[in-house]
Order: sequence, then structure tokens, then C-alpha cells
Amino acid sequence: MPTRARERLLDTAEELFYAQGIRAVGVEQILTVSKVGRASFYRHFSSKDALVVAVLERRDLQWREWLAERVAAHGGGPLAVFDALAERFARADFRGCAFINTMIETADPGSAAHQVAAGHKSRVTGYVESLLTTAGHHAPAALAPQLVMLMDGAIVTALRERSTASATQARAIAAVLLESTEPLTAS
Amino acid sequence: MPTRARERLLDTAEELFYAQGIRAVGVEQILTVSKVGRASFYRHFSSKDALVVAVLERRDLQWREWLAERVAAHGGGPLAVFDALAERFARADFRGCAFINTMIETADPGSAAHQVAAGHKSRVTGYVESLLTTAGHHAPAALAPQLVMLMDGAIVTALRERSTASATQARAIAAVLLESTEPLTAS
DNA sequence: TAAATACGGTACCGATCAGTTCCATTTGCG
DNA sequence: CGCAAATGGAACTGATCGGTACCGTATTTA
Repeated sequence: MPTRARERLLDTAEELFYAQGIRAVGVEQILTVSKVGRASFYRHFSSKDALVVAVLERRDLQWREWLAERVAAHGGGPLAVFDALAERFARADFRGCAFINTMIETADPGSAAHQVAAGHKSRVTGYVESLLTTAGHHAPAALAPQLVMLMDGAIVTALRERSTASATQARAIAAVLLESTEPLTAS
Repeated sequence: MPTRARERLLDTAEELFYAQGIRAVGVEQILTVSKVGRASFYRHFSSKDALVVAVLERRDLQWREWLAERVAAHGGGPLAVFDALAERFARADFRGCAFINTMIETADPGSAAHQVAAGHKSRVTGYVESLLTTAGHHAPAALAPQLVMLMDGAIVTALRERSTASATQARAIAAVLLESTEPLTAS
């Protein structure tokens, strides 16, 4: 492939979708920025929706690779996910979680984009559970969803306050949960 | 005002915006559902953006009124906010927090809609802080943002999982935070 | 060199977008 | 009753939406 139009489309679309939202970015803008011809676009993707799905699937893989790498760099413990989040929040282009954003923007739960986004979250939960298991913690299956909920809360809060403080806060709360000896259920 | 067109517009727009997203709802649809003439719309609101702001400002007031009422019904303690959330999550039309959704959908932080949404969150935080103060808790100013972060995490999780479980989980975590005698900061 | 593939540019399609204008009707009030 | 304000309907604008068709060009491969 001479000029790798497909990859330029994915790169451009990922950046624009994340920065402005999926609906806010038209095919026209993607073509202009990526310098790909209109016909070439529809040779690679049957529709804008297909491009959205392809972007999300690629980002799911890349994001989880990035998370695993940063967690390892921060010691490999379950709490390291919040250190990784803090790094993410500090980036100038941070605009929340692309998958949360997609689920909110794409209201229909049956749409392909919505389901890719939901799948991402369950895969992240599985990864957090594996971190808890490796750390020898009791009840990883019960704790992982709670940590992911803290992660999501920290992400939304960071988006609103434009600071990394929520990652530190969430980490401190998570530390309390990990220290508690009895599994935490309803009170 | 004979047929109260303005109120019908606000009611219809609030429902449609929440269910489908702001961008996804055109003025055309609002006019059709509300049975308001196109001209009447622009007599009451200078633009669609002005309608969006009016809807959000009204919902801010109504939502916080509703929260205070449900918190009182659940004993008036700080943890009651999670009982109120659980009720919200159980509704068939639940689709997350309208203000979080607005901040995500309206990417530009300088837009009027975004700022109304941000203002709502700070007012809710102030309310939670007053609940902590009334309950005689130490360091309400430090704890309130943490509880709001838990609320946001529970909301996003409920939207993804379509269950009230996250409210119960968040309440249990919040209970641990309230019981801890020392203020929780970075570890 | 020649065929095949990928590509960029442009014109075009019908639909929808937000917003304006004009007109006939209906409503509440004096 | 009669007037004035509020209203609903429809026609229209220019811009943009996602998507299609065609054409000339550049690159790779046989």
C-alpha cells in the first residue's frame, strides 16, 4: 500500500473523535485532515459507523497495552492503575475515557460502537482482577468492579476539574479497600 | 400565555436531550413532539444553544430539589445520597447524569452548556458538604469531593451495567470513608 | 514495459441541519 | 364585542450531513 490511507484515516479519526466527539466530526473533516480522497475512504470503510468501530477496537487494544506497561512501571500492584491514570490526566489533550464518552454519545445500547465500548470496560475489569489475583488478594472478583468504578469516577472528575487530584484521591480510597480484611458488601 | 409553548418546549427538549443526546436531537424533532410552531420556538429562544442552557438550568434546580427530598426520606444522612441514586438507577429511562453527558458531548469547556453542567456539579458538592457538616463529621470539605467522585463513578457504572448494584457498592465504600477517623489524603 | 492496484480530486445525490420570514388562527383580556 | 398578544403551519434559505460515481494519476509488481 503506497500511502497507507487506511492508517492515516484511523489515526486522524481517533484523534478527532476523542477531541471533539464522534457526532461532531464529519467525514469531510476527516478527509481534509488526513488528506485522503473521499473515494478511498469508502474503499476502506463501508460507512462512518464502520470507521468508528474500527477506531474503537484499535484503541481498546492500544489502551490496555499502555495500561499494562504503565502499571508494570509503577510496581505492578493493583494500585498502580491509579498512578497510570494520573499520568493520563496530566496530558493536555485529556478528555476523559473514549469508551465512556462513546457510550454516552451513542445512546443506543444495541449499536456496534456502544458494544465495543462496553466490551472494553469488561476487559479492563478482567485485567484489574488479574492484578488483584497476582497480588494474592482475597476476593479479586468482588474487588475488581469496585476499583473500576473508582477509576471511572476519577476519570469523570478529572475531566470536570482538569487536574490529576482525583487519581490520587481514588488511589487512597482504593488502598483502604485493599487493606480491609473482610470482603466489602452492602452495609 | 395561552398554550404555554415555552414550557412545552422545555419539557420536550429535556426529555429528548436526556434520552438521545443534545446533538442527536434536531429542532425539527422538538417542534414535532411538542407541537410548537417553528416561529414560536425562535420567539422564546434565540437559538438551539439558548434552549439547551435553559433546559440545563431548570434541570439543575429540579434535580437538586429532588435529591434533597429523597435524602430526607432516607434519613437525611450523607449516605442517603446513594439510596437516592439507587432509585434513579432503577428507572427505565435512566441514561446517566445529564450534566456529565453534557460535559462529554459538548467538548468545548468554554461553552455555556458546559459551564452550566460544571456549575451543577459544584453545587451538588456543596450540598453533600452541608450533609456532612450537619452529621457532625470531621473535614466535610475534604470528604465531599470524594463522595461526589463515588457518585459519579456509580452513575457511569450504572449506565454501563444497567443495574442499581453500583449505588450499593458506592454506598458501602462511602461508609468506610465516613468511619475512618483520620482524614484521608494521599498515601 | 505493461498490467494491476491503490490513490486523490471533484461533481453530485437526497436528506437534514439551524434559522428566517410571512400569514392565518387562536387565545386572553379589557 | 374587539383588540393585541401569542401561536401554529408552511415555504424558504444556505450550509452541512453521509454516501456514490467517475476520472486521472501514482505506485507496485509481474
